Amino acid sequence: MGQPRTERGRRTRRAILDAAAQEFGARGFHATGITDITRRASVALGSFYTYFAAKEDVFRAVVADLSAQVGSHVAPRIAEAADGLAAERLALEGFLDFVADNQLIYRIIDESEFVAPDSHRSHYGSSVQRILGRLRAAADRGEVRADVGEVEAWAIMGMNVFLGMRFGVWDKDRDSAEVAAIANRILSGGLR
Amino acid sequence: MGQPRTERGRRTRRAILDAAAQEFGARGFHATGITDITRRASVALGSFYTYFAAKEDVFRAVVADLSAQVGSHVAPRIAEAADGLAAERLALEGFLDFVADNQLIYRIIDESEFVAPDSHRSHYGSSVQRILGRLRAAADRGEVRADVGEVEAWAIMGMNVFLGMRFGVWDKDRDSAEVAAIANRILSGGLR
Amino acid sequence: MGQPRTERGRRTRRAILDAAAQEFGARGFHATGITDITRRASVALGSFYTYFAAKEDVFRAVVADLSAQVGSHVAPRIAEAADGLAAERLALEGFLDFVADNQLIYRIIDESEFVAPDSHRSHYGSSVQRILGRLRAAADRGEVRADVGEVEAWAIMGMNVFLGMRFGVWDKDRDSAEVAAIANRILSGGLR
Amino acid sequence: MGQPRTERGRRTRRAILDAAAQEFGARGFHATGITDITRRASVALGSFYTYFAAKEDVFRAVVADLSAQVGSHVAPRIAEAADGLAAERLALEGFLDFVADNQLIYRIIDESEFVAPDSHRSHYGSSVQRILGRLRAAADRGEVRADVGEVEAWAIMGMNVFLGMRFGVWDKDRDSAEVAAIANRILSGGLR
DNA sequence: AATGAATGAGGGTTCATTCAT
DNA sequence: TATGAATGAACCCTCATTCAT
Repeated sequence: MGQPRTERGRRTRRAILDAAAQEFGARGFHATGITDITRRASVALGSFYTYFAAKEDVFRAVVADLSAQVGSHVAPRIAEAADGLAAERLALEGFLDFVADNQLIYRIIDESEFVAPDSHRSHYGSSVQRILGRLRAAADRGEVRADVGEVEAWAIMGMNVFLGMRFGVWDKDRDSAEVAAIANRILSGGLR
Repeated sequence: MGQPRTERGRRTRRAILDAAAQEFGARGFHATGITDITRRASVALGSFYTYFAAKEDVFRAVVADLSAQVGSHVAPRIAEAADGLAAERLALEGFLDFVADNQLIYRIIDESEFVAPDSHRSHYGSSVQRILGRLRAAADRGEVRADVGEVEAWAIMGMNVFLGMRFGVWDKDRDSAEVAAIANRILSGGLR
Repeated sequence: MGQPRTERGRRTRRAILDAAAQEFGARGFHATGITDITRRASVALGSFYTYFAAKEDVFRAVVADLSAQVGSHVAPRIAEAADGLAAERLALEGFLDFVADNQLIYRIIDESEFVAPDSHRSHYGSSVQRILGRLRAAADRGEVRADVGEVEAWAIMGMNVFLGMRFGVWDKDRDSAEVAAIANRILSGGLR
Repeated sequence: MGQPRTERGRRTRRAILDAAAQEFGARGFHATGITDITRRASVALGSFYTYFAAKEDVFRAVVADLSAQVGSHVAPRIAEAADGLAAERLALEGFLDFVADNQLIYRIIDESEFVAPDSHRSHYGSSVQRILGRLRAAADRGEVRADVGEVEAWAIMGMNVFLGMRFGVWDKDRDSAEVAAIANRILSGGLR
C-alpha cells in the first residue's frame, strides 16, 4: 500500500500529503476531515485511500516530513559555527526562523504527542540525539564541561521549543538573533 | 450556570470534575466520552449538563484546577530556598515530582494547546510570570545578572517542562533531585 | 391533579398558564421547554408538575383559554348587529382586531392541529357551530337563503381565518374594517 | 451540495424524498426521525446526509414538491372551464380531490407554518397569485366585478383550504363536486 | 406547596472507511 | 488509478419527567 508505481501516482500522493500538512496545521488533527484534505488536493475522496491506509497514517507521514524539514533547515547553519556554543546559538536562531515561517504547521509536531505518540518520541528523541552529539564533540574539544549528558541536551531542547513557541508563534516581538543570543549567554556560562 | 445551590450539588460537581481529570488524562480529550466521565463519577449522563455546558467546559475547569495544583505543590518548597538559584532548583525538583505522581493527568495541560488555547496560554503565561518575578527579586539581591528578563524566564520554563516530560513521564530512570541539580548547574553559571 | 386548593396555588397556576401562552406563541410548542415557562413564571421547575401532568396538558389548557378569549372578544360586537350579514361583518372585523393584537399567541391555535388535534377540532368545530347558528337564524328571518348549511359555515370560517393570517399577522397593511367590508360584499351577494 | 452526479445518486435522492413525504405525513415533522425516513427508503442512515444537509432541508424540499403537485393536479382541470366562475369551481373540486387522495401528506403544507415559515408563505403566496390572476382575467371579460383584488383572492383561498380540511381530510361525507358547487354559489352571487 | 437536583431515553449529525463502477 | 456514493457506529447534547428535601 502506498508507494505509487507511476509518475501520475507520485504527483497525487504528494498533493495529498501537502494538503494534509496545510489542513492539519490550520485546524488540527481532529477538526480536519479527509474531505478537507482531498478537496484542497483536488482529488476525489476515494483517492485518499489509494495512498494512505488511515487518517493517522498521513499524519505520521506529515510529521516525518516536517521533522526532516526542520533538521535540514538548521543543519547548514550549524556547519558555519566557529565552536560548539556558537553552533547551539545558530541552531536556535535557525529554529526560531523556521517556526516563524511555518507557524501553523509547526503545531503539528506538538499535536503528535496526542495523536501518534511514537512519532512524537521519535522526533524529539532524534533531536536530542543530535544536540547530545554536538555537546559531546564540543566537550572533546574542551569547549564545554566534560560531563555534559542527556539532561543538558533535554534542557537545551526544552529551551529552544518554548522560545520557539513564545517568540516564533505567539508573538514575534523580538528578533530571532537577539533571542538566540540571550539564550546562548545562559549556555556559555552554564555549560563551561 | 452550573454553580450548585445545595451541598449535594457541590459534591456532584466535584465528582464529575475529578472523574473528568482521570479520564482526560488516561484517554485524552477526544477519546473521552461524556459517558466515560459520568460512569466514573457514578452519576447519570444528564447530570453532567447540570454543571457544565459542554465537554470543553469541564476540560477548561480541569486545566484550571491542575494549574492551581501544580502551583500550590511547588510554592511551599520554594519558600525554603536559601537564594534565587536554589529556588529554581527546588521548583524544578518539585515540578518533576508532581509530574511523576500525576503522569497521565499532566498531559492534560499540554493537550489544552489544541483543545482550549486560551487555557494553555493562561497556564504558561502565569507560570512564566512567577519565574520572572523570582528572577527579578534575585537580581535585586545581586544573586543573578541584573538584566534577566522574559527570555530567560521562558528558557527556564521550557527546560523544566521538557525535563518533566522526559524524566517524569517517559521514563523515571533518574532521581528528580539529581536531574534538578544538573539543570541548576546550567543556571548557576548561566545567569550570573 | 391540578385544581389548586389555596389562593396561593391559584396564583401560581395562573402564572404558569400565562407564561406558557407567551412562550408557545413566541417559539412554538416544540421549541418551548418547561424551563422557559417556569423561568418566565418565576417559579421552580418542579412546580410545573404540581399543576400540569405534562407539557401537552398546558398546551391544551392554553388553547382552551384562547379559544374562549376569541369568542368573548367577538360576541359583544355581534350583539350590536342590525342583521345577519352585518353580524358576520362585525364578527370578522372583531376577529381581525383580536388576531392583530395577539399575533404570536394566535399561532397557538393553528399549531394545535399538530400537537393536540382534538383541541384543534374542538376549537374550529365550535366556531363553525356558532357561525351556523347565526346563519340559520338569519335564514329564518329571510335575510339569507333558506338552505344555508355546513358548507357555507366552513367557507366563512376559512375566509375569516386566512384573512386573519394575511391581514392580521403577516402584514397589517389594510384596515380591519375595510377588509371586513370587502369580504362581506362576497357574502351579501353570495348568500342571498 | 447534494445534487447527485450519477444516475444512481439521483435514484437514491428520490427514494429519500418520497420516504420523507410519507413519514412526515404520517407522524408529523417532529415525531419523524431520520432513521424512519432512511428505513422506509431502504438506504443507510448516512446516505441521508449525502443529499440533505438537515432534517429541515428535506422538509422544505417535500413542501416544494407537494406545492408543485397540487398546482399541476389542478391546472389541467381549470383549462376546461367555460368562464371564470367555473374555473374557481373546478379548481376547488380538483383541490378537494387531491387532498382526499393525499390526506396525510397534505398536512405537511400546514405544518410548514411552524417548521419552515418561508416555505409556508411561498406556497400560499403563489397560490393567491394564481387565484388573483384568474380573477382579474375574469374581470377583464366582465364576468366578475371590476374591482376584485387581493382580499377576494385570500378569501377564496381560505374557503378552499378549510373546505379541504373539513371535507377532504376530516370526513369525506360529501361529494367533492357537491361541496364545490355550494361554495361556488357564494362566489357567483358574491363576486358579480 | 415549592424547590432544584437527578435521570436517561432519544435525536440529529459527523465522518472514517468501504465498495462498485 | 480515480471517482463519489454508501455505510453505520459513535458521539454530544436536549429535555420531559421524577424524586428527595
